[in-house]
Amino acid sequence: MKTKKMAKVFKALSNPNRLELYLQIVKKHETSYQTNCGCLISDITNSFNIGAPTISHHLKELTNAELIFTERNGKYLVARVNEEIVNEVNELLKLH
Amino acid sequence: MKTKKMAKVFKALSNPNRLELYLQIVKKHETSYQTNCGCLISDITNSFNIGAPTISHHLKELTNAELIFTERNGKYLVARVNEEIVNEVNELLKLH
DNA sequence: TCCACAATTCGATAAATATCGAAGTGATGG
DNA sequence: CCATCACTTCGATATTTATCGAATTGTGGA
Repeated sequence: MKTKKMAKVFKALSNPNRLELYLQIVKKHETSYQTNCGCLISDITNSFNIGAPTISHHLKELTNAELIFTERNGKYLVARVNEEIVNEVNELLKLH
Repeated sequence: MKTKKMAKVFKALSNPNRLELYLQIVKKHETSYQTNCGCLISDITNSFNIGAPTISHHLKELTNAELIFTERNGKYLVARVNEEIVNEVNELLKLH
């Protein structure tokens, strides 16, 4: 049961562009920790050389794997990391 | 550069059967830590309801992602976890 | 009200992948 | 040697997926 969910998380991170996207979201998430303002997707989109539809698709995959939450803020989209599931992944991969 | 390598690792873990296979190898790896005897694949194969060719394919993927090493021991195949790369993955996913 | 911008949806396509059965390889034990 | 066992290779297939361009939706500003 859990394995399937975790496999989905790994699949979400298995595409280089999507992984990079996720890492950017984490980075912004961390730098904006104080303000809790999350991460503007449009900022990120411009730094990737893939089209907006593809970004949108990748975000949906990350959301679907519950790695991130997204929220609309007027014109913009804001992404936040789901820390809980990331911790679960770390737990699964930890070697004892 | 590194992102690509890590994406490959995640891809290796993105299939439920393959993830389960990896986790079994880790488990055996840990229980046999003292003897350093690694993990016999044939033991695992029997507990999966997928064919041997598929197992073989999955092992190649795990090896290709450098998550495991395999080694022939006479008739049998032995698998070991590559702790180094697993630690790298954990480092990448760690939230600060 | 209309325009520009952010993002999504849609439809298409080329590439990758999981899985299978059949056949092949290579070691072990009789 | 020969049969068996563990595993691999091959060829095929159905499914998934990354990506694109075009069209669409929705928001805020002029």
